[in-house]
Amino acid sequence: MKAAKRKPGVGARVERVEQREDDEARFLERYRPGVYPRPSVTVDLVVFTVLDRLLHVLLVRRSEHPFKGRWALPGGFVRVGDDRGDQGEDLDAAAHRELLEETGLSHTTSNGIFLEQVRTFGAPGRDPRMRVISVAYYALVRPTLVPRIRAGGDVSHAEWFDVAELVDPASRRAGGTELAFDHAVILDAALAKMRADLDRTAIGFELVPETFTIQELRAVHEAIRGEPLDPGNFRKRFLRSIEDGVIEAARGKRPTASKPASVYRFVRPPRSDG
Amino acid sequence: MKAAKRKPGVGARVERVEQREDDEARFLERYRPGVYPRPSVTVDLVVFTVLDRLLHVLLVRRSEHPFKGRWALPGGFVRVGDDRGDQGEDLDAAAHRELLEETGLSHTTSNGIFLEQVRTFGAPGRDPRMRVISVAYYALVRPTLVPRIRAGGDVSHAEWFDVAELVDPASRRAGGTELAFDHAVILDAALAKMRADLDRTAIGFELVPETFTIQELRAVHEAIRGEPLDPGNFRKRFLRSIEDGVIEAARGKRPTASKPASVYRFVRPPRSDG
DNA sequence: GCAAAAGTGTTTAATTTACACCCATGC
DNA sequence: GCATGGGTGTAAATTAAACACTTTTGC
Repeated sequence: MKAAKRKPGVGARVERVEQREDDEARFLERYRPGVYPRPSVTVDLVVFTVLDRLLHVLLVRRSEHPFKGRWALPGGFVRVGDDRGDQGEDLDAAAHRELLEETGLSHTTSNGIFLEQVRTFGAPGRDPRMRVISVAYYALVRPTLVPRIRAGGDVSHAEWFDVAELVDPASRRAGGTELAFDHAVILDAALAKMRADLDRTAIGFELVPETFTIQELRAVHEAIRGEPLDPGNFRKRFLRSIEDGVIEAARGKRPTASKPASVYRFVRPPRSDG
Repeated sequence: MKAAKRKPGVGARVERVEQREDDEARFLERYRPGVYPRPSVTVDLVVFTVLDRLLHVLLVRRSEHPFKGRWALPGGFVRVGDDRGDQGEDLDAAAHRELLEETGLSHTTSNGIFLEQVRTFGAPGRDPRMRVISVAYYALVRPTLVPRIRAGGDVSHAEWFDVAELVDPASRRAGGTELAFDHAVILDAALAKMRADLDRTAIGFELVPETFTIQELRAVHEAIRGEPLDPGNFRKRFLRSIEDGVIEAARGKRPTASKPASVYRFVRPPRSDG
């Protein structure tokens, strides 16, 4: 902070601000948090990927009560700290950490994974043990990383599930995959938000390798929307985004069952932080 | 629950489920929550209305440290209960309650007010006293209710602010309305979400009287988007939604400076609960 | 050569945008 | 009468949808 030369008006203003800050510092010094009950806060992750041209979600089998044996979304408690001094970790950081812990991915790898907040769920009784408020995120994991995912920590098993099957109420019951807690609701909300984000933002590129062909990108869009798209029209819409500087042609060709396809690269936006 | 006739397969299944539920009941009986630190959780409200054809937001002046004297979003703690037995109130309910407490509106009135969750903010240090995680909502208040709003509770004053001025960084500093905490960020997020919702959902009708003219509805859209709209085109887009059953013609005419205008009514959707 | 998918082009419909103009009313 | 805003119509521009066709490769 610059020490302002004391012009009369400005000086008065500065003194007032210093006064206020002094007051506040004294207040905080003496402040002791009350003993009102507080909720536990968790992050729950809806981790998506595309396998076999179908949208999949990562679930973990619960090894403990409640809902022991049921499939659930990975997640865990937000680190909070002790109020004074360190206040703990940010929500986004908690989501990243949980992703890392539950998938076994390395820190640098999991930090490159796209994460977006969905909504916060806090109905009383959603966890029978105690009041738990859960901030839901969805994550997009490139299929190339999937083989490196192993369930870690306190979950006995993690598995990818076809989202279409999981969301269909009939096969949900038949397959015995009724999710724990209110996780079916959270999954629905995450799916809706992700689909809405698909044609507003650039999230499609998060599910495709570093360089990709148009048809690979189209396969991702088809998996997310759950319906086929016209190859020609998709290509045109896509090529427009070259002019917008969103993507650029990359070197090389990708061999296919027929004619080799051109590959492209997503141009990461210059990190404006928002 | 129906007592199933005991076919062999089903019987085995039922026994297994009963076993699981017994286990879980015993587990919950014995369960004691750990002593890990928990955050405080609040709801913050971004209450919008349209006054003088301009979008306004309700702010309260803080009467206590921290940020004493600064303007802030109304809000308060979520009631949590004691874990066992009553777990407290839902997040939406907390938002409604705070709206009621901070505006002095009646219970029935404030229950008719549109509320939508924006996002949850939980960066460490956003409240210097302790770790506070805040679930942000935006609310839409019909201008007809505005005169009945009085600041209640522990705030010394509440006031409507022109959003355009408030968001503009220059006039924000000049006017001395730098908001407390991270409330400027929350306001921005709420504004963005509300604008996005405007042409996806029917929120426009929430800021207009029970019956309204097309131009009144257009004024609301113009206030939210911050730019004028073509009257003819807006009318056509609007009239299409009559065929969709979203609105219907109401009785009577509204006198204007010139030709009296037809009035319409928003047909509330049949409450599908979501 | 043939299948298969890449890549291009064309036609039509639907939607958006801009703007001209008539009409009923208060003053 | 005439200013004002309600209400209607039309033409151009843009975007979306449907689909035919040509090209290049592997086998």
